[in-house]
Amino acid sequence: MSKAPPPKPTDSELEILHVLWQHGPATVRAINDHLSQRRQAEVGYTTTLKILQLMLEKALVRRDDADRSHVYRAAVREQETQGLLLDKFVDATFGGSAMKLVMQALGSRPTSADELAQIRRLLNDIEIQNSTPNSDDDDHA
Amino acid sequence: MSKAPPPKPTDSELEILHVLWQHGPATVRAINDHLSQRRQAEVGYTTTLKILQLMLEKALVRRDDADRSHVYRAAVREQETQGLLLDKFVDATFGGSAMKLVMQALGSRPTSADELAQIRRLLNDIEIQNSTPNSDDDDHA
DNA sequence: GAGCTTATACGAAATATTTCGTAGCTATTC
DNA sequence: GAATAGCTACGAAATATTTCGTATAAGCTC
Repeated sequence: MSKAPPPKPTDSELEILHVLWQHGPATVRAINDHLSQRRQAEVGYTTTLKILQLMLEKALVRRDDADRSHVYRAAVREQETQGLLLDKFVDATFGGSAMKLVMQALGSRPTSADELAQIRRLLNDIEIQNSTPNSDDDDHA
Repeated sequence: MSKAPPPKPTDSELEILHVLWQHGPATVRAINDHLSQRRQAEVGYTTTLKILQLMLEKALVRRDDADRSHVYRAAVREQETQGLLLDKFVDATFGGSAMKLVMQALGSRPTSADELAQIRRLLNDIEIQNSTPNSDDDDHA
């Protein structure tokens, strides 16, 4: 066990991660431009820089400082991070019941037939996996 | 048009709301006891009191101060509050896609056959509602 | 009614997060 | 090589949240 899991990103950090996940490695300048677009207002350049520096300490990003303009890239995977945040959120908001959350998410918002079908497929997959005793499956979570 | 929606509760506030939703109206003392149990550590009495006072200002709770020990009760509904928080969370974490969230919630955690069945029932209900033009439905949110 | 217990109110310290100003370095341009 | 433009580092103000200490009042017991 050599890896300490990176901590839960804050809201701002998450926003930056979204940019990195979506567009790949980028300079502070580029990231800052994206952020300024996402929000309606201009974001201070040094603000973005500072957050990236903090994220570097937390090991949420890595950077290549070979060139004068450092290039940052996400050091955590999108799915894993979302899963981590989801866990916390389910605990805090739905008392740990992921079911409740799913019901709420599906029940209280419009969901297209297409999306419903997609979920059905997922349910089928899960049930198949559940019923299969477990062959030597190579694709661990 | 007369009601300004109560603001998003903070984590601590949400924890208190859970207690109130679960146990109904209660005194500060009782709420504090529940909180101390939920967490592993003792929570300062005045800490709980203070948060409740702030929640009162935000209209997240109401209180009956007829007796010396004031009795607090939730002023926001569990489902509505969870829905509100869910919206914010979906935006921040899944870029607004509730589908992604559901897939993640179902895909990356063990889900029992029973729960899966429950979701299927929900899907059926939703599809029926989608196809039904819309009768006079009496159960408004 | 003095003393103890239990309340509430309130200010403010402690902590976490976000934001930005300023200093200083490096490359480029003339 | 001086001026300029763009970059990083860093301290610290601004904001939000959590926590608690202290003052003070109300009720209870003897």
